[in-house]
Amino acid sequence: MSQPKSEFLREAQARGYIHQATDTDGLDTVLCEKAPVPAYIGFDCTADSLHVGSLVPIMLLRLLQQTGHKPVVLMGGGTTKIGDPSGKDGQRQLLGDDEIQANMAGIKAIFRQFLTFGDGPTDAVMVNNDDWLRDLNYISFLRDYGQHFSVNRMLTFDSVRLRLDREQPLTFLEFNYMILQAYDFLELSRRMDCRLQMGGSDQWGNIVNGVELTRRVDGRELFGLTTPLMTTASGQKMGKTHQGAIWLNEKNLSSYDYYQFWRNTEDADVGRFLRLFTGLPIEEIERLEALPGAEINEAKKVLAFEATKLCRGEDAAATAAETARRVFEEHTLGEDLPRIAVSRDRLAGGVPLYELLRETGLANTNGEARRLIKGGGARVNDAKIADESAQVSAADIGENGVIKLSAGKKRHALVEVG
RNA sequence: GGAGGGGUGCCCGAGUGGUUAAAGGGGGCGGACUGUAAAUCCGUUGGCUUAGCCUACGUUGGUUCGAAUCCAACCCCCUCCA
Repeated sequence: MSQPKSEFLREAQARGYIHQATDTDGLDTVLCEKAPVPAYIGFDCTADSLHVGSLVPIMLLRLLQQTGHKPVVLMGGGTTKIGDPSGKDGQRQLLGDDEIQANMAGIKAIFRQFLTFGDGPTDAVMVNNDDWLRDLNYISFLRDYGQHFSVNRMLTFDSVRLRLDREQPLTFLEFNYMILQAYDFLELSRRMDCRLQMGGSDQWGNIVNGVELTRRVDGRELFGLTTPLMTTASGQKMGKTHQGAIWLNEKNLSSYDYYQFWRNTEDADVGRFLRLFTGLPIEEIERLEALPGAEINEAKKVLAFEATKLCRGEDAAATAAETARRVFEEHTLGEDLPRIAVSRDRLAGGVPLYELLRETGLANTNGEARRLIKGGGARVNDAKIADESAQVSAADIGENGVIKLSAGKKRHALVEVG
């Protein structure tokens, strides 16, 4: 692709957001000619939050808005009732309306951090495909659109082919998913002149279907663009860690943990992540990623701060950064550490360490806590405890009024009397 | 409807009457080494009131001193035939 003229494509390309696109030159022309071009990305409502796996598309919508276009967030309220077969071996559990509704509310809160919503020309809007899918009439839908889908062709798409190749079941219900997603694109093109659909690389087939359907039905040229699959430099899928997924919302993952996730980025990923997950200028990123040896840690701090700022706000990012600094550089306490309260009475009688480890979330079960102690990873006020049945009592309260518990070198929690 | 194959711990996958809470790998957690990195090495990885007890190999019953392993019925999945 030659150097794009539109700011959006130029930045997206420079920052590594683009994996594939249908007609880059055509899209470039459209983006230059018409001021705000509406573009959308669809999101499932299968959980009440999104995790970092969805962050690349979200950042792409953000970039779209910053370069003068209009982001459309499509909530898959309707398609979630069916389940996208892409990248899955088995049929998904189907969700009910109430659950989908609740999940949608949680996801909306996340988008408000990254995008500016409103009624202005470049303000983001959120739509729900249940609004137009719910009342579709089966016969008329088949007659109007079914003729444009070739089953022969559908069978060649990865989402379907992989299932069939692996001899995994694929129901007719799921097989219809791509038709409905294609129809979404047509619908958004008609409703709000949406010209571009973006998504993860696994959405390529679904996106292309929408482009083709609209060309056949309305004779209108639409565009598709996918983002690369995110893995770490060492080949791991991004976003999984000890406590599970890296959630974007505060309720599922504290800002401190979110900050730490980015702080612990592999060396080889720092530059790539700075481009994708922060809004810093490219020149600044080039300087940071070139830092030699251990100095790369400075770049990781910038990455962690900026990424946390975008997702959780500047205050949360500053607090998380300060907590991390105190914990790791001064070996003291930070206010962002998870904490629990234990009554003075209970503490007076002595409480088994393993119970406290579990209650603070440093271990999931008492057994796991015991193993942690046995394995030499548990500490009370920075002193290693090797006795599995050790008790913690009021005598362990430090001068700052709390007891510091640690699981390994990186995970800490505070117990306070209350 | 008929014939065959299969359902094992977070995932993959061994195991076909006893020392099997179940090989091996992945993933997770902890330790060593480091730079809060990667790679590597070591340990650990069902639960609990942890020298003991409880729950577990699709479900329910049965045989047996003893079953993930044998039998029966049922549920679900895959392949081929109709």
